[in-house]
Amino acid sequence: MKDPWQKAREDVTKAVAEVMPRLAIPKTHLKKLKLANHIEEPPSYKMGDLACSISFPIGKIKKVSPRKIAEDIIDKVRRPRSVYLIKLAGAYVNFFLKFGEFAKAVVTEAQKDSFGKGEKQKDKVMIEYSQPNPLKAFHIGHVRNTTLGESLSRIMKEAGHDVIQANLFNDIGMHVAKTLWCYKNFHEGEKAHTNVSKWINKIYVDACRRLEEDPDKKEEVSEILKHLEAQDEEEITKLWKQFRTWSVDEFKEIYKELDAHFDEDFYESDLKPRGKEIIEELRKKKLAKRSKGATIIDLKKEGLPVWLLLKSDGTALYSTQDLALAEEKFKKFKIDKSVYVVGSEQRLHFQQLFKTLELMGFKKAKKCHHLAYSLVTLKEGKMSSREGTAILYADLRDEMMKKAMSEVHDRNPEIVPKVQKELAMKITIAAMKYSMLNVGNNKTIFFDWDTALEFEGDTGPYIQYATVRAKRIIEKAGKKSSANVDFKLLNNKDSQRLIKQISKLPMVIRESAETYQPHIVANYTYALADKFSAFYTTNPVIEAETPELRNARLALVIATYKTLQKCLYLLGIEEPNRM
RNA sequence: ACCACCGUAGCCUAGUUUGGAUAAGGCGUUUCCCUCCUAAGGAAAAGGUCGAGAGUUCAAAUCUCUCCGGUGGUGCCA
Repeated sequence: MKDPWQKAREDVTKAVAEVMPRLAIPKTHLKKLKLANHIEEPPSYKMGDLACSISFPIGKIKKVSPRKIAEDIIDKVRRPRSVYLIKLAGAYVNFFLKFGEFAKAVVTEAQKDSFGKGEKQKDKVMIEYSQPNPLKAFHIGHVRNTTLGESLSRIMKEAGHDVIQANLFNDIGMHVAKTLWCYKNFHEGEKAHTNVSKWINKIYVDACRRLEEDPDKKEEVSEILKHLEAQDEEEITKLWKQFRTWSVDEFKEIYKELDAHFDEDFYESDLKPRGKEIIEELRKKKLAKRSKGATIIDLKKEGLPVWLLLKSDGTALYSTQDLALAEEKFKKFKIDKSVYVVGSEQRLHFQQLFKTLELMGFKKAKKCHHLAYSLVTLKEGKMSSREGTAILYADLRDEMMKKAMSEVHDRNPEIVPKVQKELAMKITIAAMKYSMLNVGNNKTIFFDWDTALEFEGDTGPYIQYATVRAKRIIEKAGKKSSANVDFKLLNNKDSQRLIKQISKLPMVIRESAETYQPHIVANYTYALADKFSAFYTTNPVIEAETPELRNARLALVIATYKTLQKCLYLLGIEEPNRM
């Protein structure tokens, strides 16, 4: 009974399945008819709760009109106990659920904490996400990644998986060398005034500009990188550590604001030595080889282009660390599955990585999954941190906070500024995260300020608002227990649509986790908030016409509130006390 | 050149994995609704060659092929 919607589907499917043998369908065809796929939801609630379209293919096979088959099914079908009416509509067989019973099951289940929880899975999954570059700024692309990874982690846990949340700091590499080079030569002694990463980012942008103008200087940068990797120059190492600390500390502040949590932090600089060893082993096994001074692995036989493992000066690349990281993940943490939340521009990189792991004889290579998502781009085109055109998280947050603060101030002038600010922050983060979560992973998000500052309609604050309204109704109604609820009273359109929406949560969590698509939960949540908004405007709770009606509606509001709370949690969005 | 992803109302998006009934929302536009649990809300109207064409099918936004447009990637960036 944990999943009333699933149960209703199963009841109907079973009833139709029982009729099938009596329809004299040739056995060879019978197998091809996937009955479960023909049990669907009708386009309008007026047509029923579930529909069966199996008459079409059967009609085709038997060369009889589908209408005739549907009549036949209706004639022979045994009505499940959960259904009160079976109706013919064209060639469809439509089922109407006994709504009082369905409502009782849904509202009762939805009030439990276990509602939506999947069965405990045995597998251990590591989800790696965020992966910011210390010494570069945290921009809105990182926000999309972090939001996606955090939400996916929560959804997969809810679906029953054992999840380890992991982050990888790309704390070494060309971008770091460039920044340190530029600092040493042109900015020595300067300090950040307020925002450290913004200041560091400026130096990085300056470095890129200078190197563009004077490409000969790249030699100097390359030298710094070599020393960084070898850690053989105290002064450089010290400077690097200082910058890294500044940067990482600030990222951790951002994670607090974004409510993102990691069980494990990996650092590229720790992984590189082992990565180089692995590459050396690959060379000995003749899998990898030298080419034009660099070290490569030729994947042409596997249908993939050559993959570069080490640069000709011997310094490392992403590939170097990713080989070591895969080994570390599976061996040290004994995981069964590894999900990499990384931008879709790295699709080829991960194909090459997984294929190489396979060639190395790494048994769990097939258990690696690259969860690709598209970029956040500007109208003018791709953001570039090199050119300094990226929209930084801190700037976006500040701008949204201004708007949120003025709204909060207008609506809640009586509360103290400190609380106003906390509230505005919750709304800001909700709006930001939701806008990253309600679109499919493969969809490019075109960032524009007007949309970002929108708090109405299909947005995070709208969902928060509906949640707060539900909470307030419950508070004002007092803690009356809702025992002996007459669920048949919840018989109007808005109540029924709300109940049906609630009932789908377990299915939504399953699908979202299976396909790594948090936007399924996001869209579900919006629809839930939307149906609740319609419900509460037409169904007064506290001022209900009778105590029985009040009792029934209150139970539904409690169930809705619980469900909304759970959804907000799954999206990584906080619930405000008021709005 | 090759590979991948995207193309659904003026703008943005869901629906495509698993083909089914009148293509679903948001923003914007035009109307209404605050003596009644918070108007970040609700009700309604207008707005569509689902990029184009062909094919498969009883049935195509959904599957197949071709083409067009956009984005990203294709050995020393990350």
